[in-house]
Amino acid sequence: MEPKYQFVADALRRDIATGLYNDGETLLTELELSSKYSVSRQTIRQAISLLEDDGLVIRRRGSGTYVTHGPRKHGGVLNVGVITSYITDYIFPSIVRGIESVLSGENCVMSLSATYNRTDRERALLTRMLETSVDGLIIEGTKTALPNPNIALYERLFERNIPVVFINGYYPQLKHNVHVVTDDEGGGALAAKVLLSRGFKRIGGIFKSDDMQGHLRYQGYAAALQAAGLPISDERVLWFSTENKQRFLCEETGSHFLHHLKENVDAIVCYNDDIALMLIEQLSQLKLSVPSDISLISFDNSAFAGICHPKLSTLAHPKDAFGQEAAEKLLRMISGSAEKSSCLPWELVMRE
Amino acid sequence: MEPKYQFVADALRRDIATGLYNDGETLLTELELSSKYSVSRQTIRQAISLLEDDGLVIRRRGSGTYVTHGPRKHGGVLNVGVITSYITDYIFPSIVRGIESVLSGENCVMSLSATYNRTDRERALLTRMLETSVDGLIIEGTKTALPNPNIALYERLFERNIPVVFINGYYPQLKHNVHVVTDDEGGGALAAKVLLSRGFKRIGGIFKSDDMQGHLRYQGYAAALQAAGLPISDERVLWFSTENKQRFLCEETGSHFLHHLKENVDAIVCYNDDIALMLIEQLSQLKLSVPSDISLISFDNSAFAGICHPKLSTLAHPKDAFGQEAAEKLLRMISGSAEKSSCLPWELVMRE
DNA sequence: CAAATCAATAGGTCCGTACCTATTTGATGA
DNA sequence: TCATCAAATAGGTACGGACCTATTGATTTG
Repeated sequence: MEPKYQFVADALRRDIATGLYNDGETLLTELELSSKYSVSRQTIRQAISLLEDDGLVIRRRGSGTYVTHGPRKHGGVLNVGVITSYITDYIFPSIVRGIESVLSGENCVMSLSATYNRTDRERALLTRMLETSVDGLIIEGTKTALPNPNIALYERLFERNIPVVFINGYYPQLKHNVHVVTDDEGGGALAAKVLLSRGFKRIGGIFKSDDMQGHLRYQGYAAALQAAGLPISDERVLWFSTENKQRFLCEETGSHFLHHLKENVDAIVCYNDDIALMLIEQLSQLKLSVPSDISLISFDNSAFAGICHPKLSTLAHPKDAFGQEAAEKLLRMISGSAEKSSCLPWELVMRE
Repeated sequence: MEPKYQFVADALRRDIATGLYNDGETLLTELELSSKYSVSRQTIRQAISLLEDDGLVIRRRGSGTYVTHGPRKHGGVLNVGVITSYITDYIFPSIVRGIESVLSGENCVMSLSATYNRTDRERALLTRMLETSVDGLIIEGTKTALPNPNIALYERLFERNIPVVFINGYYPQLKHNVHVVTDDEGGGALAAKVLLSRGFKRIGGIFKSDDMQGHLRYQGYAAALQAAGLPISDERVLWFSTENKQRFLCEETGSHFLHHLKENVDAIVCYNDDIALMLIEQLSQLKLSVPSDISLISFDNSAFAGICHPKLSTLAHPKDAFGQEAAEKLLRMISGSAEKSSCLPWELVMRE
């Protein structure tokens, strides 16, 4: 059975969340609450302590207990957390730079962390964020295409009215999921159409199975093929995940895919530049060359895409602008604005 | 007057810090403490609650209250905070990559933040770290050559036995200041000696006034000149700070320095590559060219040093290795090892 | 009208008691 | 020897009372 102080705390929490107390209004006094809930004043104090720990209220002796749902709790400095899958790799430095360029101008401190796309690290980081009085979060969802064990932690964030902006991937099952994403479905379709317009008919794809970007890009790819009246063959599609990314091309399924590539496929939509590079590497071992034997198109336009050999044709991720958009949206949400999600378009960069 | 529960909490905190309770030993029971300090059990409980909030102890019903001073509080994941002056600029991405390469292998989550070399942000970040149960910190000191208003916060970290590794700059007034730094004094001397060996006699310098690196580099520079039997002229030395870095060369003192450069100085030791680049820019406006009119040597070997024009001669900062050293040291400290500070040498990179 | 004063109010500290529940431990018995 | 059970132990919840102190607003006073 739930202890009384828990019950009272939850009731108060609910009242605060439903906006019963506007602005910096004061709570009922301890004595009033004591009689309202028919418990002793000590029990009420214990309940309010919980809210205080969560940063929901502050108590002022002689004055009252005030509801705080406003930012800037730490001497006028805003606390913002940023959680992405990686920090120093791939396109993430650019995204972070975009976020930082916005936040550093405001009176903000930013805390940056990486999940490495692991839910256990996501859990540790969310727990840590819940311990602190953070004013807002920018989060890249972890394995958004799989059931997520940390949904309850996200809900606790929302209970505390902490604004969260998701980037790249989000959790559709959440009530609040303001996000800034790229148009992955449209991008998948665009990539396929580019290859179709070059006259290719047998178009394969490599997609990521554990995040929503992979699913959506596949969806767009499949829709574009269907729209062109072409069949979708499972043999032309290869799926990989975070865990087997480094070696899926060498495992049996991947190896089979590679060895029958020439018979099945003329062109491939690659999940991202990283995968495209790995694929080129493997193809060269099979004496297949890009683009003469197989054509590729990929996503992200990472730093390597323009300097590797051959240079990759790729859909360019907005990167800096993407981070800025997310940061600006978060700042507006912290200021109380109700924000809609953004979906940024890809830009086609044709190379070899 | 201090409330009793505060007094008791402080006493217990002291006992824990002095190692009275080894390992995961249990505290005296609440009733025993109650009689020991002659206060009621409720007051003892209030005191222990404070320790619990600080993560110093955990209570287990039916068993006892255990002293926890051990890491891995969050489901086996280590929490490490990294606080540097900048993240995405200059040599910091390299340092961060070095740190990350070590920590990501361990079962760690890392939280990365920037102070922009401002003590108010340092304060906000330290406060936030104190709120969380962080297992260790890597911190670049903020304005280490000036009195620091956040010393008390550092002492609170040490009271909780949270290991801290300082990088680049530290606070000498602190009891604990394990640090990983470059040999700034030796570097200053080396830079001056390189110029001396080229036959220059009138060697100037530009140094940072608000961090210890600037003071030490100046000290080495001055010592090298004295050792060579040369006078140290204040007119050949220019100081700048975080705040006026962007414009100190344009302000009156800097402008005066520049306009009388040719009469006073043959060569200059620059605080870092950034400053060297700014200086070259200003010199070119005065129709002075590097290295034909003035020779420069600087510090850090940042990414720009090798690709700007003219390419800079510079003392190379160990960067990646530096970050790795700091991270490895921190991990050892978290495991209970008593670590000494490290002072890494500079490597001379002669260019134009 | 402004300053000083006072009383009511609200939270903060402290105590003692009572009873609940998880853990530990040692005695008991199969 | 091992499983079981019960008592002792330690923290958890809850109450009521007493008094302290900062805040606030109304009242009095100059």
